[in-house]
Amino acid sequence: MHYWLMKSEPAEVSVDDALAAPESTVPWTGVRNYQARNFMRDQMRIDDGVLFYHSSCAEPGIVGIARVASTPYPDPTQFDPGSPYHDPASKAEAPRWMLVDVQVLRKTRNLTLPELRADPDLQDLLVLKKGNRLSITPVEPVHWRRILKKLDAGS
DNA sequence: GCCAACGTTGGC
DNA sequence: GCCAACGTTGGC
Repeated sequence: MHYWLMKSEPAEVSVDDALAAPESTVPWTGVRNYQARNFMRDQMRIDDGVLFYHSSCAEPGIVGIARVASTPYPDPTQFDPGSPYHDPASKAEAPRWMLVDVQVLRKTRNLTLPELRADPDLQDLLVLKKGNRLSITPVEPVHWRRILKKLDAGS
């Protein structure tokens, strides 16, 4: 069992968009970074915990609790010439980009980035590290528990 | 819109 | 394999 933080731009796929999808489940399309891909391809398991994070928006923060809902499979957008995520170098017989489905279990209040930064117990949370740009980062169990506790206490 | 940080590309 | 140039991320 692993835990993850996954960034999404709400202008693309917000937590509300995900909740409105069938089964509250969305394919995590568009990841074009090898490290992030490797997490999905090699390390994620069904039922892993996911913190749904809004980035590149007015109030970045954790906005929902989700789970990994599929095994890895090829990101269909890499083969779609009409998609901004189209990768002409990726071949169907050897797909370069893999993804998993993510199912939102519940929306939370927005546990904002400043609030996360202000918590001494979360200093080592990877998403808070300077210069971090990875869209998917592993979350330590102790951080996961701390964050869930804050969400339960503070809403 | 700015810019720091970082990943990728490509010439050599 | 080095590294400068370039592109992207993402907070502010």
